[in-house]
Amino acid sequence: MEQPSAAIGGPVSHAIFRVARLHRMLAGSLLRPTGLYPGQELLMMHLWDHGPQRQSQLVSVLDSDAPTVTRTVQRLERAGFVRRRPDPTDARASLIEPTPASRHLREQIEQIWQQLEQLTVGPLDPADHSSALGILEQLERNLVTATTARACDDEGAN
Amino acid sequence: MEQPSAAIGGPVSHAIFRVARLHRMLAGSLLRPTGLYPGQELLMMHLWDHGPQRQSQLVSVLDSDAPTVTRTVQRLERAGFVRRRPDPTDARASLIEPTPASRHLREQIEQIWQQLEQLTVGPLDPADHSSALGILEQLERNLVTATTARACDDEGAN
DNA sequence: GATTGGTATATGTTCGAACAACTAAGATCC
DNA sequence: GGATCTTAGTTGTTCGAACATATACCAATC
Repeated sequence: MEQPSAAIGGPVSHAIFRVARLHRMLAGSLLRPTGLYPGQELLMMHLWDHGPQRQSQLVSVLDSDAPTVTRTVQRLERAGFVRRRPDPTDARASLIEPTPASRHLREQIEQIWQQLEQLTVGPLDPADHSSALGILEQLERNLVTATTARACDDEGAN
Repeated sequence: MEQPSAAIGGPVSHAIFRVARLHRMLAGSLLRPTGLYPGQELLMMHLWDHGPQRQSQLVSVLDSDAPTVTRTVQRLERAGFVRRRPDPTDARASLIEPTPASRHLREQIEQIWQQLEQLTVGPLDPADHSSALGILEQLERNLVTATTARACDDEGAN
């Protein structure tokens, strides 16, 4: 495959794109036997760690948006991994909790995360490993800055 | 936001996930004024660079899959950026070409890519910049290795 | 020259992600 | 106590991505 011009215009952007795609594919493929789709495991893990949650809490913790969480919860509910209970203190809200049946999943998920991490990091020596993490965190900070800057611009424009 | 246990189980994986999400969001937000959605610009850019293409060629170049390209082309066609012409040498295939009207997009896209790259890389000095690229390429190699290894496993299992 | 295999593209489905619009329930203030 | 604002969730839509199938068409073999 020849060098696409995307790589010329933005080598880092293009690399992020490809790494993310491969990583998501690999995660999906590792997760497949459990019946979960990528993204659902984050929600489950948070429920296991922190107990019953409101959807709004899940939205802020997962840094997702309300419609996505609504449907993810619906799918997990249909799959039997999650259950809803009315919030006694607020009739608008419901509490999402993992079902007893889902306990079995937890160790699978943890093992998959370990495996995914190891496959991703591969044969990197510890120095490269920590510099990889540092670079990614720097990129994240840059992107957060850029995103919030754009959000403010938009506000000003409106 | 407290540290989610995803970060404990797989810090690099989790960082990739977040960086990719922010990057995709930023790309989408930059692309919005043009009417394109993230992904479509890669296809257009390839058409501009290499002229009329079969979908199958686009599939291999973009490293995507056939159904995705089919629908992306359909949407770009509906939006008026792309046009199909029967391949004179093979009645099964059609050639996808950018419309004259789309020429106007090209410089916008190139500018957006530059902007995206700059926002992503941010204030990194050249040394960090090239090490970032190196790290991402290493991660990509690891993921490709892991993915193809798993593909072979699956074949063996079937 | 009809069957078989491979290629080109399309469709239907499932997901996650983002946006807009909506309902319902709480909270506040006059 | 009634109008208004906010918050919690839902639904509908559009998109990209991946998977399984289906429908053409070409090509080579028997």
